[in-house]
Amino acid sequence: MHVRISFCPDVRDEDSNPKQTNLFKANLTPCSCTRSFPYSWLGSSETHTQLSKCFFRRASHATRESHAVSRHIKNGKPDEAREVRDMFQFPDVRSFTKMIVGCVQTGRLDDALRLFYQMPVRNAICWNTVIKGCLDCGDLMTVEELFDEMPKPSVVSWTTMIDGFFRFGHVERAERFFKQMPIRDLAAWNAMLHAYCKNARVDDAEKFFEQMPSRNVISWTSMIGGLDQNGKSEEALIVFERMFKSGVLPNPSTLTCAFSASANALSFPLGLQILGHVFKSGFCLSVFVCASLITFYAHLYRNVVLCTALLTGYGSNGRHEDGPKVFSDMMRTSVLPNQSSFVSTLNSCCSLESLDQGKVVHASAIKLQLGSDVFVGNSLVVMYNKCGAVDDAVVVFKRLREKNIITWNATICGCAQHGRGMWAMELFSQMIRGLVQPDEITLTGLLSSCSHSGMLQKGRCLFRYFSENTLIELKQEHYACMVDVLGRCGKLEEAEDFIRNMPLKTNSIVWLALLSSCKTHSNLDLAERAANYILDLEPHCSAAYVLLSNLYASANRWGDVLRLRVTMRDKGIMKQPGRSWVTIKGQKHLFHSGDKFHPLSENIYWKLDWLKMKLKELGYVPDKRLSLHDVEDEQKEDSLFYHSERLAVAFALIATVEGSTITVMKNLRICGDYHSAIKLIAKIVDREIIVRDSSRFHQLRGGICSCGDYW
DNA sequence: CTAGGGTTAG
Repeated sequence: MHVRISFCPDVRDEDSNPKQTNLFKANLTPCSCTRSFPYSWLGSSETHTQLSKCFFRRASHATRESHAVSRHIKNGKPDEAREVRDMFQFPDVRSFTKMIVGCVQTGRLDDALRLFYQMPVRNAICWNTVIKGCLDCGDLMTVEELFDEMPKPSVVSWTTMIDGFFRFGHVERAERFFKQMPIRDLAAWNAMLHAYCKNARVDDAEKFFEQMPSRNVISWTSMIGGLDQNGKSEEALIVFERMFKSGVLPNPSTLTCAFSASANALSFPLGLQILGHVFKSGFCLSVFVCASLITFYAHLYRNVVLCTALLTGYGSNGRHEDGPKVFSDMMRTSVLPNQSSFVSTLNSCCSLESLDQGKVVHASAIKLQLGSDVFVGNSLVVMYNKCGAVDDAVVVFKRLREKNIITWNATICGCAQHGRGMWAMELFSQMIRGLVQPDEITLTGLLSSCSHSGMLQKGRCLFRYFSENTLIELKQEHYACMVDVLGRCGKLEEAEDFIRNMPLKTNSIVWLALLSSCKTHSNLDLAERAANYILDLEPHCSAAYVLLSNLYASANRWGDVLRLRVTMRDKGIMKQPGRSWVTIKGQKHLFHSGDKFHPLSENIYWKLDWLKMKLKELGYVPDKRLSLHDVEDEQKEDSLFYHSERLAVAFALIATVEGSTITVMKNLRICGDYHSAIKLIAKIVDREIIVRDSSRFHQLRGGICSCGDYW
């Protein structure tokens, strides 16, 4: 199909740079494919769509129509290609040029060139665009051909060529081009100047700089940056001062270079002067300026405050792996960490779940006599708890002379997570004796201790005590914890009554606690009721679907399982895939069910087979009921056997010293069958295995688990 | 907002 192109060479808008108007007019060059050409100039419709996207990325503001089409593309409308094609029935030089830029920016030089050659008419701008494009894609050959073909290269074309030659290291050719240019504007001079600097020809750059007929802020910035980058930072600073005297004001780029130069020249006073300019000019928001300012301080003013700021900054930006690095750097260079540095570093270790690194930091704290500081101590307690070392957390707690409510809460919550219910109760009575006022977090920790340790009476007493005798306002979480206490002990009816009688408006957390207990005690009727409440309040609660579906599965009601799965799929609710991980020497090793991507995969599966054999010898029979998949028995057993946590345990066994404790983390709740298996595994390999699942820690040793099979 | 010249450190 052919369309008629109504082509109107639009030269009016090209007057923005009046100097060049004539050149543009002279360069309008009708080409052979003149006024009619097939749709195929854009290739397949797929290419077409991609091109259009490039186009709109650059020019979504071009017209009202383009906005509309752009919206359609964003919304993934199926007929986007057609609409865009309609848009382009009458493309002009600008549209073509924009599309060429789009192609080049996404690295598709072929498409860019095809568009260029299929243009009905070309002006200087599109010639220059395509030349620049070839350069950006590294095709110098084509660049030279294009330049020779171009009817009348503009000063921009010449400058682009010069920049290109320099990029390929052809300094002499660039110099020749510069001399041959019919007109040389300031940008051309600047291009040469910058290129000399980039090619380590800083002496030539300096000579060239002195010869320049005029200089603007770009010239000065190039010179300052060039000197600094070539090891002449002192000279750079002199040039910076000269720039001021000549009345040229710095902009963010200049300041960035100047900061860098002051840092490299170790010139503190000058850096501060520049800082003054930054504040005066309001450029402090530029990321480049900020980055170079940080470098400046880091070079000259390396102290504990700065390093701690860095530690905190890494932590709050999720770059936890950098925390311990900065910390050890500080220790090595005798920038002694203070209380805040320790808190930040330990928080990072905590997020990394890296017990090894946490212990190193703890040792440093003791060395610097900060081991009994209350803030450092709190961070240590939290870190040890999170990394699965509750005993160490308690040791730290005991050694702290000064304790605050956070210390108590962190320790109690740690005990809860590790199923040390009695310890939590002991801590609470110490608190009361010591006249420490418990808060709402304390109560959460205590109730959760009761539920994880099966302490029904204690839980009831605590709840009553707190609702009658304290000023703490009971919240949903507390009610949910109490439901958990009752539910886990099998008091499901009592739990339901408790929910119905609670004075607050019930939310889904409370019902979810009950539903979870229904799963433990296989009470399908109540589970369905609870699930209905949850899904009324929160129709997209994936936890409710998964729990209910697991309940149906263990009751062999596969029809209901399927029905739930279909509903989930229709509502777009995703079940979180199970994953487990092991952190060794700060390195996190992640496993998904049955995956074979780990470098040690072969050894891991070998170890699994070995474990399987040993388990059989001990008379272990996999509990198929607990598998969630509707598959044949043998397969069921297999998929159970390759659950992510098994891979993680097998890996940890291979990757650590024999006899040492291994710690495995999992995002979901541990499955019952795995739990029985791992108790035996701990016995077989004679090691302590700690598993953290989504609700608590399990400490497995010699065939038994700290949870007492109750979780 | 159709094209060329400058910007941290790693």
